Amino acid sequence: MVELTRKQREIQERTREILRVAKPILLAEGFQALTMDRVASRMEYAKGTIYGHFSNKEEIVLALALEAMRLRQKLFQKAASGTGLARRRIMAIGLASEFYTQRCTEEFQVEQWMRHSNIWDKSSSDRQTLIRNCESSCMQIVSELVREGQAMGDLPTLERMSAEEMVFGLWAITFGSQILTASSPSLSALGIIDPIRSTRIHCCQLLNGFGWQPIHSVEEYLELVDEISAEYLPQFEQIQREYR
Amino acid sequence: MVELTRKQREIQERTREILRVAKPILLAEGFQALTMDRVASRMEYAKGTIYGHFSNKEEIVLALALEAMRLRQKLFQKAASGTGLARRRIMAIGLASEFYTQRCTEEFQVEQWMRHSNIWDKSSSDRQTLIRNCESSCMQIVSELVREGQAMGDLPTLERMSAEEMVFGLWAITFGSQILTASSPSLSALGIIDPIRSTRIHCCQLLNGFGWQPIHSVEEYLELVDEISAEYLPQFEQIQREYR
DNA sequence: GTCAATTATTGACGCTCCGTCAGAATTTAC
DNA sequence: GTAAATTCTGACGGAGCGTCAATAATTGAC
Repeated sequence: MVELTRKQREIQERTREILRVAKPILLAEGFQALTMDRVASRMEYAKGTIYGHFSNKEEIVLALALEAMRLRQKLFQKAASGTGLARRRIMAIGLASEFYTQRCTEEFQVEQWMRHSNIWDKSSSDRQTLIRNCESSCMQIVSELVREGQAMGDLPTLERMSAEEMVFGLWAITFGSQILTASSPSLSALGIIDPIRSTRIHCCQLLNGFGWQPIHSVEEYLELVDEISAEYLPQFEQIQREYR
Repeated sequence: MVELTRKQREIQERTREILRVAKPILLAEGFQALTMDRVASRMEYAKGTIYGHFSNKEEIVLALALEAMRLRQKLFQKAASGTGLARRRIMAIGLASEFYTQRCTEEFQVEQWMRHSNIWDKSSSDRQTLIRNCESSCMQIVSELVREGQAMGDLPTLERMSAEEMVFGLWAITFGSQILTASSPSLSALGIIDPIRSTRIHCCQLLNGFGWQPIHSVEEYLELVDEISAEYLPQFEQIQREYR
């Protein structure tokens, strides 16, 4: 387990190399342009060799997606481990998510490919499980903060409303906004000039709605977000650099 | 334009027939199972004939999606044209959206396929435009209600927050929840027992957050939603029947 | 009713990509 | 040095796409 022969290390390195080659093809030309023949010829290996690493091209996408989600997870962890009350840190997670979508565009895009049922369904369940675990781990980071808020008495425990259900709301609104922003090119033509600002406001209203103290007016909230953003941005950028 | 020869009518009818044949394949076995050869042989026509109607299989999916979205649009229109204040009717639209996802499962699923960039990008821009128009028309229905609420004085006009941006929030949360519900099979394992109820609550909190009078407590809101649901359900079902 | 022009239909064909596997090449173990 | 084990190769069969020359059906003028 610990010790690997030179050959084994070479093979492991090649797995990474395949991903390095595949990623730009996927991002620049889409999934259908990502062919095994093409990857093989770019790597100067035969197709069969590539199949030794990934049993189909969908697996490559999921492998890329897992890498991407690990980055997301790290950003979330950093945000959750910051200073201040739980509500402040949950706002930081919102910013982490924003950062991921805005500044880790490629990783965000890879995640989108992963969600395509075509691709998802053709992958091995092992890889699917890895991704699910990573996703639920991201969610748990947020749920923990919600529970912390409840424990501290800042957030009233609503009856018939679990921590997870609150997270679901935040998750849905962030996720929904991001997908809509990414997939509707003419959002500004529809009257939505600054979707990021809108999303921030909507999250604020959700948190206020839960009764999470201290309640902020939208204006206060937006200012506070900017402040928190200034605090975390360098850290997020650091994580992004380490990842590359 | 108005008068069609018998032949032209036959051809038009065949277009519909192709969609009738393609739909169950797409829904039951996915996009990759939807092959032109298969459609052709099921219809007992040659492949070339099918290509006379749709220049690739992606176009078939978009045609199906347009039909689906027209149904959604009708549901929205029905909800918007109901009785009561704008806020009540906007809640009805939420229910229309819920109905669409829950009870028009097939149409909802077709819409999901349409969003796959693989499929979207290979379709003609004409068809893309038709769909975009339908989508923005759905959105405008909601924006109108928001503006009505503002005009009536029930909904304060927040500065730097347009009607469309509010709609964006509602849209994002509904859309996000629905996608998450549809794509995360183990939502209940994550602690989200009743995503529909959660989504309703989140919408309530968003509306309250905007300051839309009358403000409802979550409990009141949920009761009211049930009441509105009872009123609209038969009408929605009627529309669904007419569509089939 | 005939026949030429027009329009519609056909399915074989060329192409691309997938995933496999028998055999060649290389590495390892002794 | 060599035999066994491992790794690598690329030709191959199969599936599906989209085309287009050939064939069939329809139309309408006489």
